[in-house]
Amino acid sequence: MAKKTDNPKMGRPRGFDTTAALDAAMRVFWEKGYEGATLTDLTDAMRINRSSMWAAFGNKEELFKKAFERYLGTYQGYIREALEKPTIREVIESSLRGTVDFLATPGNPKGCLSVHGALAVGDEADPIKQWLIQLRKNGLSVARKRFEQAKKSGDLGEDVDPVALTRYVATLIQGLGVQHASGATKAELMRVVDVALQHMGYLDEGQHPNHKENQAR
Amino acid sequence: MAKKTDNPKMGRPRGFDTTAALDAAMRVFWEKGYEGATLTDLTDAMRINRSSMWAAFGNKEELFKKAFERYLGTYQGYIREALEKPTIREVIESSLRGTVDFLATPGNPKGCLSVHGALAVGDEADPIKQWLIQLRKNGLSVARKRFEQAKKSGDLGEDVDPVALTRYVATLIQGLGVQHASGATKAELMRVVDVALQHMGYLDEGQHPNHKENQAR
DNA sequence: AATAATCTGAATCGTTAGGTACAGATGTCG
DNA sequence: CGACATCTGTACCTAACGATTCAGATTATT
Repeated sequence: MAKKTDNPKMGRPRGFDTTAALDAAMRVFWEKGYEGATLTDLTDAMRINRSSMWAAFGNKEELFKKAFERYLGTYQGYIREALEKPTIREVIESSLRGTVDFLATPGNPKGCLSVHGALAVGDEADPIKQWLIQLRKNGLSVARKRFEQAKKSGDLGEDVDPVALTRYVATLIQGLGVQHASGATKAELMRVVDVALQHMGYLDEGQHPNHKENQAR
Repeated sequence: MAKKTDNPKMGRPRGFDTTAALDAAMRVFWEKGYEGATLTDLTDAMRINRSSMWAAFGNKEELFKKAFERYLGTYQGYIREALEKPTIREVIESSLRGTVDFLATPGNPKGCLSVHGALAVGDEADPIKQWLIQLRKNGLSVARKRFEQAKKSGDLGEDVDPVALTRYVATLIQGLGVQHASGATKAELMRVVDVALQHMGYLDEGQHPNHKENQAR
């Protein structure tokens, strides 16, 4: 039976801050991945009892999803901001440099939760892996719209494939996360971004590097 | 006591092919990652008994390391070959296209074992994670030597930073692995490589895109 | 103050993990 | 042939996993 009351104000109120607890869980998942993070790891970090976690968040899977949503809200705002920049050149530069700033923020775990959360996992964690894949696809889709709009508005040259360019930038961003997790410093990551941006100098001119008589700078 | 004999030919010979078993283990680790791969998963795939595995390979950690070495020998030859190409342009094109071919080979698990094996893991698998990080660093170091040599020989322009360029290519390669694991098709991956190579057209000219009067093609 | 609802902490569940022990099977070599 | 080293399969060990129960503490409403 265990029927729920209509009045949620009744009874003993929660003794901990749910968002603070979610933040703590998020960091553990970020460091150890979904299946590497033990319930004990999580509750220790959240400074919460096992059953309190259970009552507040459901189970490990639900906890991860909620922590991930908080991660998106807290840490991935720079991507949304980057996509709103007026020119595609600024969109790319802002998202790449933003990624490096984000990754190298002192105190942040290595890499990004979207990739590190569940890249290759056992059967039990497969639903979470699939869920993350879908979210990454959605993110790519949002970015692609911005690039396609730039193509229509003439911000991107005639011979530029906006879909491929979107995925190229996404590939770089995800690669930066792996590099970071492999021990690259902020300066080294930023040098990678410099190289990528130098290569894309043609965006400033609205011309393609393979065009004849393309003058850069 | 259990002293070992001097003659390894004595006693009952092994009833299975060790390299075939290693191949099977490699694939399981590749699909599920180090901590996602269960001993039962492994021995089932290897068609071997638990104690046979134990006797032949030591423990899970040793099995992974041996499987990974086999992986390097079997699947990462294209990187070595790419680094031997005469020009740096060919080195880059060959390693990027080789990566796509490798990733999209039918029957291969998603991504690459070096990254997918243990990116973010729990405490117990941390030694393997560190081991893989070190191997990735070593690989980067080998590639860097090739790029620095190209700089000295004049194959790379004066204003190109060979160290940064090396890491840029590595970032792309690892990003391609993540993209593949996120569901990108071979064609989509190859389009990303096309974009990257178009950006690097300056390599054919020995000039930098930010140079004045740089004429591409 | 009495009541009802909720939270908290410890104890416990069944399952599975990696790792072993041991008896019997199977082959090699003197 | 016969002794012996090594492999194979079953059964089992301990520890840790995620998940759950339940008595008691705590607090808002009545």
